[in-house]
Amino acid sequence: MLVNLISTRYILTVSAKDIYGALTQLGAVLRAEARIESGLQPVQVQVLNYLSICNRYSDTPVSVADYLGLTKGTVSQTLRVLTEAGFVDKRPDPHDGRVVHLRLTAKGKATVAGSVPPPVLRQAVASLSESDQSRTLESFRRLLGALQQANDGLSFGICHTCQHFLSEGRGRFRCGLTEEPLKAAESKLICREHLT
Amino acid sequence: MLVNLISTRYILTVSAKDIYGALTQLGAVLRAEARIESGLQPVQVQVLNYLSICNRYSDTPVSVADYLGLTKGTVSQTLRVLTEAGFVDKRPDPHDGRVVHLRLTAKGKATVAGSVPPPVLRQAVASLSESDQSRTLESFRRLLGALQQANDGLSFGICHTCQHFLSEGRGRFRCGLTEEPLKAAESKLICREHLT
DNA sequence: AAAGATAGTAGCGACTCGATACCATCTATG
DNA sequence: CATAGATGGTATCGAGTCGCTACTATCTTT
Repeated sequence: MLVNLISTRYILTVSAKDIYGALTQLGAVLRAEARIESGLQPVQVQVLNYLSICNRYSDTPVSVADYLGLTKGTVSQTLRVLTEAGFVDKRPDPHDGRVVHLRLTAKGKATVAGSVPPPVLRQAVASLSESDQSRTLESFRRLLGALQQANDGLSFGICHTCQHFLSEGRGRFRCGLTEEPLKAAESKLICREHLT
Repeated sequence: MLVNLISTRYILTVSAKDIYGALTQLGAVLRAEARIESGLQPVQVQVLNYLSICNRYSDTPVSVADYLGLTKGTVSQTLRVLTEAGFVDKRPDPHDGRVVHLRLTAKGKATVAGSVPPPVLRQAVASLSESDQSRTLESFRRLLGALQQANDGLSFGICHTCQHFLSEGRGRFRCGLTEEPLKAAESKLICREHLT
């Protein structure tokens, strides 16, 4: 492949720039695609996607802001638009008066199912070999992990890979942080409190 | 790692969505970082970065638009802002009256050198092992290639990996498409006419 | 009970972005 | 060699993003 044509020394010198370039292009294509596919703004699509993969501790405006690297003010506006357009609804937290929980409406769920990730990405991923697929995902996760560590951000990992995750046998799970029991389906979602 | 904890079947089912999520987060972190680092808009940084890695056949507004997946109208505005702020200047093409060539000013070059790719990415990349670095880059390129093919976009590959690239010995190179001679330094830049 | 942290919103200004419309120049086709 | 179409670029408009500052409400700590 391309990389083999260039000397190892050259690779080392430019790889951060190369990776940045590749990411820029990847992001650009996906952003444009998401917009066309759904008729929504890229950020709006990302918010809907996040709400489809986060657990009940992470379905709040601040979590969205942390996940997407935006300020809560910005996210608040985007959520207003999405709420008014009927993709999302809000309900107050019963235990904490400051907190609002976000939920996808039927319309929101349908949009996520139909256009996120953009079909062109599904197609591109499908065209890779099985081993390339998992290698790619692993590369992405590893880079993301390094980036989050350097940036001391939250990891938003999958619940059942968390330090707080407790398996109590017979298909019963519990979160050691909140002490609450967890359903099996919940344990596959991402959590803002995730501890690696 | 994470992927090994999950059954192969599960991976196959969700990988496109997982990859989309990872890309979303990666993009978000880098966008935010680029903004902070340079004081510019993320897109503006991407434009400056592109102009620092493209060859003389690709330093035009349409090329920028194609690379970033934006319309030429949008790019035209962004370029106006960057030009007024002194990061870029424009000069007409001597052979084609429609075409404008873009160049980074000294100020533009300094900005690119100082903040792109964002230091946090350089750091993250550096924290990976050598083999992880090239594996990551290869994964990105492969996915990008699949994406571009599915989207029939331009590849923007590196000049000396192009079908049109001709080596005439004694360090002399030529582009078979334009018939023009190429300097060694030029052959390391990306080109909008790149043919894989 | 007071001070501070946290969750969320409101308004402002700069900028992005696609869409449409438009002009200038180059290139094919007859 | 004229003219139709393709291509490169700009201008204008409206919806939306986005950080910023300022603000309220609620929870937590001390």
